[in-house]
Amino acid sequence: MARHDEIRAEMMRRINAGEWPVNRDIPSEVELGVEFGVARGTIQRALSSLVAQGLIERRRRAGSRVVPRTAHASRLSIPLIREEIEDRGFAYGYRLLDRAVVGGPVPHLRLCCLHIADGQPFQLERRVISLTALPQAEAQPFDMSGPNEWLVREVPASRVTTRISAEAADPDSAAMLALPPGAPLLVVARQTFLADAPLTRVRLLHPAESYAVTTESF
Amino acid sequence: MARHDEIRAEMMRRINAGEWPVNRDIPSEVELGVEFGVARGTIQRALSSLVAQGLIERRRRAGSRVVPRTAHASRLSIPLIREEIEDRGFAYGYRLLDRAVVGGPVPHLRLCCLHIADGQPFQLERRVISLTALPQAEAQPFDMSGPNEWLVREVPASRVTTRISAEAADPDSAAMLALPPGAPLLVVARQTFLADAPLTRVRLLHPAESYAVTTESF
DNA sequence: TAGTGGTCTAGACCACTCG
DNA sequence: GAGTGGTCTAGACCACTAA
Repeated sequence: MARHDEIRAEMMRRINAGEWPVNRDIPSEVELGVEFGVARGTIQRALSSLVAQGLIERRRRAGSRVVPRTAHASRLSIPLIREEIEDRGFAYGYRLLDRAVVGGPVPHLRLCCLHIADGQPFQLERRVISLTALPQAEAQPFDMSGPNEWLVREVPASRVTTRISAEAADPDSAAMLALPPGAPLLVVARQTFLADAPLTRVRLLHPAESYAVTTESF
Repeated sequence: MARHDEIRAEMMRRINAGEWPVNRDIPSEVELGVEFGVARGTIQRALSSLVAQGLIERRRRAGSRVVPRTAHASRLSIPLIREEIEDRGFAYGYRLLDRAVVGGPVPHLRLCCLHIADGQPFQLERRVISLTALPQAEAQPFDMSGPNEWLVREVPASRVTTRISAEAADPDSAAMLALPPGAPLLVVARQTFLADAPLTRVRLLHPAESYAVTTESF
């Protein structure tokens, strides 16, 4: 364990124990350096990671303060569906249900795919790929494997937005997922951009009982 | 903009543009330091933040590699419900529906609260608070404001796990949320620990159409 | 204006692991 | 054994802002 990690741990202990109360100034970098017997850079590193965790705020000249614990931020990771299924020990299956090129002013490729775990529908993927940004997508059949794997391999992305919500299954989607209409779905909607140009937009629909997004902090 | 930020931006550009292909070694810190005309520490700092973003992996002696874009990690933040509602321009309301102390080997406080936006049920909060870890919770009525605000003010946490899922509303919850039974709900389940001791566990139930969790990366 | 944090440097030592 | 990343230091300069 690095020294700055030990120092950060001790700082977190002080915050949690109330020795560094909320909204009160904590000692300056120089003072902390003397106390812990390390260079200022090491203190800076420990404090920076506390800032990244959202535990403290720092302003030049004004000093550092413990932030009230309003929101809590944590890391969210959504893996590839094939790995997700195989990690659970299920056999992965894939079917392309629909593929259409839509012309007009903003031509795009519309796909509807089903990802299957041990024969059970696991995820319905409704995707739109911009043919302006990714004309090479039109040449891909996507009949044997999902567009996600191709996109990951082929296309870099600079920005991704994700929205997680619940919905009642519309009759169409319900049929594809072998669920009764109105069944609850967990929906992950994602948009991907490269330098502000939209690349692809996808809605991933999961039967409620089979999927959840988890995250852990600190 | 700091030099290490510029360098990190340039590195991200190279990764996205494919100039640093996936699974190939990228130049060493020393080489990059020469190229960018900065000290090794500055390169180290830029590369470290790429590691934190999950874009590259580094191993001593083995060098640094661009990680295949399988999963994508981003920051998830779940705000306080009162702010969530007021940010949308709604009037916030609160009602305590149930409060019970449960004895036994692991005594705890069980709460059921309703958070209201403009008169409409917005979130049903089902919470359990450990009276072993937080005996002072028993003295709190929680009749005027939710336990979340008290916990945030009073109690530090060291670890938080979150699980987001969809569910069909059970008859009990449906009634409290003024929904038909079986209606789709977005459920955020959170557990909070202090040094591995469980503090509180909560299930936040939202009508599907009124709530979603969003996140943005990079 | 003085004190604080933000950054960068040049150098050093260590831990790891590949050949 | 040698080359890589991980860490720490002592010092420096700058940007910001409260007094």
